[in-house]
Amino acid sequence: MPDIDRKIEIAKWLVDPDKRQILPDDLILLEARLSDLGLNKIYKEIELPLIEILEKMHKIGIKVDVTLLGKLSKKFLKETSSLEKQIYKKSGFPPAGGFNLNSPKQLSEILFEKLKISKEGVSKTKTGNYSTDVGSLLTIQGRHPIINLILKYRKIFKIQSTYIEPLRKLADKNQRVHTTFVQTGTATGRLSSQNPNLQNIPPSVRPVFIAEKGYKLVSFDYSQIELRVLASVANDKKMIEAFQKDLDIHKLTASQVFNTDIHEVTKEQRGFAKTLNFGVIYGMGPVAFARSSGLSIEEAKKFIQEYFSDFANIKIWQEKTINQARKQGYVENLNGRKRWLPQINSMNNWVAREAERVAINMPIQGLAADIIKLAMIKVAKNNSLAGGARMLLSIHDELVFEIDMKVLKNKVSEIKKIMESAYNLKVPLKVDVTMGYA
DNA sequence: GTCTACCGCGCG
DNA sequence: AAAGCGCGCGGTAGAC
Repeated sequence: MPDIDRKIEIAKWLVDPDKRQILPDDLILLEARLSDLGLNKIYKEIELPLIEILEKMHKIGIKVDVTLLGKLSKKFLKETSSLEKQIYKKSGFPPAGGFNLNSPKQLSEILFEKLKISKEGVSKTKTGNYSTDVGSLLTIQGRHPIINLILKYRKIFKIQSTYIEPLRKLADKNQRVHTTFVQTGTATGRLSSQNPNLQNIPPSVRPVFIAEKGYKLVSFDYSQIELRVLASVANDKKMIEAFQKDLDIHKLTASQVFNTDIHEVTKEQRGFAKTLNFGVIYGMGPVAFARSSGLSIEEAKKFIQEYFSDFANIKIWQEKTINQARKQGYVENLNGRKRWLPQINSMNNWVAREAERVAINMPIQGLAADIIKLAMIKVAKNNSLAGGARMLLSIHDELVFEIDMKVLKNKVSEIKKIMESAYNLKVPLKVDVTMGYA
């Protein structure tokens, strides 16, 4: 039986996932609120069953190759210290220690005051300093040889300090790390992962995750789950058809907005279309689209317009969703999962626009989250796990299992099938299987 | 010493 | 000023 405090925590979170309201610690009262808000089904059929599943995943953990971690640590340490030396030399501040390379504030001073690199095209931070983020460094890359070294240094230092060292530290005697999946940590219904966060492991670090002897790691990825949800929820004919035919959705989008045959779509066109597709889910405007695609704002505007005239129902759905949010003060996904948006009627235009973007994103992200949670519950229920398969990680659109090689084939097809039938949309759900944690 | 805000960046 | 959603975390800097 789940702990009562955990139930209270979940109930409060379902009532107000942004945790802005002060709610009673009384489960009876909270459960009444859940009923009033139509959240009973999610509470009983998704969140409560998930408690023990997440607990089990935490206990099992995932194995890391500690020897490999040690080797990588040594290698990266060498590389960062070499880069460090070169950077200090070029900065005119040798020896090391002249300034702190990991301080954006100090680095900015060195680059723009001491070395007098032109600030043209460099954005500013919240506190008014010149930014040293990747984007800014890339725009000034050709202006001084030190920039390339800094970019390299940043990359390696990040891997070392955020992934390699913490994984070494957190591995237990069986070389396994035990992340905590936080059930009430997001405003959309997703899970989060902490201590360590195993939902943001970059590809270069993934090889350190391994299976126990006689087992294999297997990843099951939902293909384009958010776009499938969008197509289905917005009831967009063209997009639904594309998924029913299992077309390359970004290519199809490109063929629509560029008015060309789907077979003639160039790589570049597909790239624009991909940005557009994801941008639509996030409520991206012309400015952001221009910035991330390199188009002018005018061109970006035209493409967005073209997109919405090709996929007309998406625009209609977005407007309907925003209007409902204005009237009701909240948005909800198909399962009734809710998010309150008190700011949506703000007199401050920027604040209201921000709430509008949240309004059109939550029903999509939140339904995708429900789908993978339902899949987890069904897999667990089906006793798939009993005979040599363990669910280890849940990474938004992906589940990672550790499976006994003796039963590998059967388990893989079984799990894939369960995931693909976890929820009925107007389009099929598709799962890609990869051996290892790719 | 502990805290918080900020910067920056990894992932879906 | 910002100008695309959702997270967690390591580092610095300043307050206490």
